[in-house]
Amino acid sequence: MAYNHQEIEKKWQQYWREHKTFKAENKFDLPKYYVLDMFPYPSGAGLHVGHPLGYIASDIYARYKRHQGFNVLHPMGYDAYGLPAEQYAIQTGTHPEITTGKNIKRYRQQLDQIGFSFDWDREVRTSDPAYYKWTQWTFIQLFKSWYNKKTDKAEPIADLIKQFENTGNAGVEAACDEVEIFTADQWKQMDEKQQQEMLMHYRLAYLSKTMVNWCPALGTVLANDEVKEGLSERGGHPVERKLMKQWSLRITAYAQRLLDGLEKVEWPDSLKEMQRNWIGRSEGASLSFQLADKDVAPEGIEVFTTRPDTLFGATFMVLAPEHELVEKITTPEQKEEVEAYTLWAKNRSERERMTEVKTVTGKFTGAYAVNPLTGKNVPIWVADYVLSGYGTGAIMAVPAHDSRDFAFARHFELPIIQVVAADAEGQREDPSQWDESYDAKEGVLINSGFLNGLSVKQAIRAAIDKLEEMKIGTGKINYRLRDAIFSRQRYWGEPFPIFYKEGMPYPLSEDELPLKLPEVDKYLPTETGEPPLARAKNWKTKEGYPLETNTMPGFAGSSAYYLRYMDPHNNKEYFSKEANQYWRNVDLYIGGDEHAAGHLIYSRFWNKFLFDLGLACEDEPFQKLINQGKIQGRSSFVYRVNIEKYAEYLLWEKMKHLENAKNVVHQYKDGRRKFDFYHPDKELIIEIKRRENLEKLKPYYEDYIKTTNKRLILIPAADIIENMDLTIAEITQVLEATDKGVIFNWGKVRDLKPLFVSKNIPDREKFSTPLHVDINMVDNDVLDTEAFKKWLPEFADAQFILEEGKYICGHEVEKMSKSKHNVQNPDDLIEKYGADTLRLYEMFLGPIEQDKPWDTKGIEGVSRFLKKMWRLYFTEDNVLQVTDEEAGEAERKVLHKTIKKIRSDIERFSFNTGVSAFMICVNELSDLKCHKREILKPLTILLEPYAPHFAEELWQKLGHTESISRVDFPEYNEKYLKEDSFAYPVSFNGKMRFKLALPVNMPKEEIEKAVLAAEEAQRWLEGKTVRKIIVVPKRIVNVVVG
RNA sequence: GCCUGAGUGGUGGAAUUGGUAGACACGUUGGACUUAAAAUCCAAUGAGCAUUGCGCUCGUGCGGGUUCAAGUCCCGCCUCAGGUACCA
Repeated sequence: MAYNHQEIEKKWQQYWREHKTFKAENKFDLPKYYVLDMFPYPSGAGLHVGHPLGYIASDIYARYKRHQGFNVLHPMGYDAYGLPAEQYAIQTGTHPEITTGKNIKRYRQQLDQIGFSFDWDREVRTSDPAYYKWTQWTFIQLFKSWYNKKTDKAEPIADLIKQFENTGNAGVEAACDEVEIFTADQWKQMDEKQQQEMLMHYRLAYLSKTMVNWCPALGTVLANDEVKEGLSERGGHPVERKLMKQWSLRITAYAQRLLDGLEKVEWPDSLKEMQRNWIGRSEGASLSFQLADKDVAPEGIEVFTTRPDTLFGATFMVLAPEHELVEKITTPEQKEEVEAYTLWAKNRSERERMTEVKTVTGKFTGAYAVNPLTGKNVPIWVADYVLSGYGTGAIMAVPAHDSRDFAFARHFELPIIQVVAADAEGQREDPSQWDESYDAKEGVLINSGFLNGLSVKQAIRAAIDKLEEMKIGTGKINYRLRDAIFSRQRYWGEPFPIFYKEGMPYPLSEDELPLKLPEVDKYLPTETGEPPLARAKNWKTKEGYPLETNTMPGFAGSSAYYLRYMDPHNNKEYFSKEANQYWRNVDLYIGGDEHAAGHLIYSRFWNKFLFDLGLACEDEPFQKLINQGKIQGRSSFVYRVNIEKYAEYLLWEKMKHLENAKNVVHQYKDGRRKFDFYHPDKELIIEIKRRENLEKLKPYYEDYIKTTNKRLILIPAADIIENMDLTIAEITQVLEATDKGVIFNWGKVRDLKPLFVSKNIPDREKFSTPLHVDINMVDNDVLDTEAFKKWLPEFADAQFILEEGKYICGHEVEKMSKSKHNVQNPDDLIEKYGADTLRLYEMFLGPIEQDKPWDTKGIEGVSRFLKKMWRLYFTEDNVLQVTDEEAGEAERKVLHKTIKKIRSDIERFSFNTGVSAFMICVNELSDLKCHKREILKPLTILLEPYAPHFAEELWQKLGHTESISRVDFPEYNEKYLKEDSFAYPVSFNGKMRFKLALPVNMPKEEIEKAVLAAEEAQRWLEGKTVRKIIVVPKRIVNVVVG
């Protein structure tokens, strides 16, 4: 009995708490380091082993940085608003705050058990009024700001108003909705409401009627990143498009800066790429097509294209079904068809549209536009492959060079003109023979008037120049990114600090914040379909103006929490300037990549806005980011025997064995009827059934037999399984006899207990189905059959077909989930092995950024390692045996090699190899029987980031009275690592044959000689010529012979 | 379809710049200690061949290539995972 983890861990957790060991002071003279985890949503299920993975990694890094003298900010908090608590409230009436509070308590308990070095004094909760006051405050700032493209930043709306008053909006370059030009006088003549409406088109937080993702099941609107494949991310409910008046954030104003910022952060490439795709920048031109009949729509049709070079090949146009011109331009003859089509298209759900990507639909409007370069009339179609939300909702179709346009043209027999050819010869092909479009981004223009002979790149430039000259178009950059829909028709979220006066929204004054979430009688929409907040009594301002009833979405509170941690108790401002100047931004951020298109974009946007306001001093919030991989579950399976199939299988095997099989048809079919066996000579059908089915099916068989001359014997499955020989005898008897009809002996029917077959029993898959079994009853794939019987009442009298006396389970790697019975919660493991072992093991599993399956069986290895390390310090009787004797060369080499390795592994976030290095070190020190302070003291510090309780205890036992947490990290000394000789692997023609120890500083020529002279070399040299010798010092010798 | 990333023993994984493939650990097998079990310790453990010893051959998803030397670099595929999807 040596290392008592339970006692030690409790002791040090208490010490840290009492001494506030990990409190990060705003001590501005020390170098800072900010390590952050993505804060969790506290769900009711608590933590499973996957959650702490990233926290352990960041904790190791944070502790390592403290050892290097950094003032480390390593906070934790809770993303406390969320749908599950609200859904629970709807079902049970329990206030979400109560549920959330309970869950947070459990999370805290679990987190504390693992020994994280969080500064809990800085905890934030997004649902805490003291916190969301600043979420609301930021919203007001967004509301009061507009984006000036000239200065490329957000500016106060008050300044914009001044400009309107002085010069109107003509000179304003803003990221805004489409607005008409007005003069200063016109502005002044507008009434208050008109002015407010105009300003709404400019605000960064604005109210507008837009197409939103409406999820009827959740009763709320969702942002684009909350919708996955047409279903809600939470719950997987269908989502439909709906026009609604909603708050949005003008994140599109920041699209370019969000893209550019990616260049200067150290994030995984895949994540940056995901954000780039999400932002979706494309360069091209916007131009307008005039209608052939100008009177119908004098403004023409504006389109965006990335390929203005192909304009000569634009043979038709397509409008989205929602496009406002559709109704206007459709000719009377086409009206009926087009109306029917647009109605149909608008009512299709997102999901339908997605699953039917390949089907081509559309209608001709009857109208024509004029191709501005060719002057030819091109027909205007309406089709749902053009999206109203992207570009202008209208396109010029170039079927020869765009696959979708091509498919459309083929389907509706529209003309296809090739305008780009592969080579300079301008090779012409006949597009009518093509199977697909030629989507080339390189090539030479043909059939294109003044563009002929130019490369694609040159032609794009030339075409834009021409359009600008003709004043019908201009070069333009378009983004896929949409403004973020910010309203939720939900209770459990931040209330908007907004009230309405004559239908127009106004912000509350800042001294009225926080606007607290009111009590409601039910967490459901009102009878008239208004959000739950409409149920609150007196939900209005002091003056009696009604307050906004929507609440903010989940990402509101998480968008700037990292800033609040810098100064979490400040009730005068978001955070103080000094605190922000000092902590600046997050140096290391660890979390899952599921937030790539959500939180990680929103918070970058939010931060950039605060940067523009002069509040945040860094314009990128997260300097380095690591995505920790997911820990997948390792499910175990038992194989439940299908009694009928099994009996049938046994009987067939027996028949084959008795060589009766050739007389019998297995799985006999007569029309649509199927039978287990048929003996054609004797016209006997053999059917095997379970007890329940015997009764049910007997009349059915009798019916069948009546119409044929066949006989049928019904055999209870249990008979075969329990007494095969008797059954065979019975069948043989019936075969020889001449009984007619259905032969069946009721007297013998018995019940069979549930039966399970071990994994490697031959043909198991033929007669059994896998069933998830709780992984806690399985050890090393062996099922604890007694525990299994107790698991569920229906298995109480289960029986097993074993192999070598054991029941072996199958396994599969899947998502960790309750329903798969493969959830591993950390509490049990901590109880059994301790937090330090759990920490080491989670790191030991594999690279931090990789997904990996959880399997408890390896945990013994790290547990043994800690025990083995303990024995370097203590005797069998737990007496300290550390000596002050001077360490030998070998011991020093082990230590310094380990210091070097551990340092470099932590710095490159390779925590799994770090754990291996500790194991190697302890194995080697054990072999050397090393108990020397000179070695063990630095080793203790080295281990502290990984196994802090263990290290603290050893540190104290070594005679120290202060915590180990801020002791200098050991440095390695090259001089102990120097080797006099190196064992050269000697290869012949690239194959390693033997090793030869040679002095490190031996010159190449001498190494060659020594190798050729070596005894082991002779058999490889025999009868061969040495053609070349490659010597890489301290690496390898390769002899080329031939 | 497009964009990322990954494929190495029975398992998790290591090999950092092209230089001894399989570190470390689990599991398995054998042994020691023990009345017994647990714990601990020792040995073996990629596959195949040969086992009288030396050993030999193959081997990092598949097929080619570059190189004295390829898990690592290049070309072409296959499979899996994640993201995204009429984005003009």
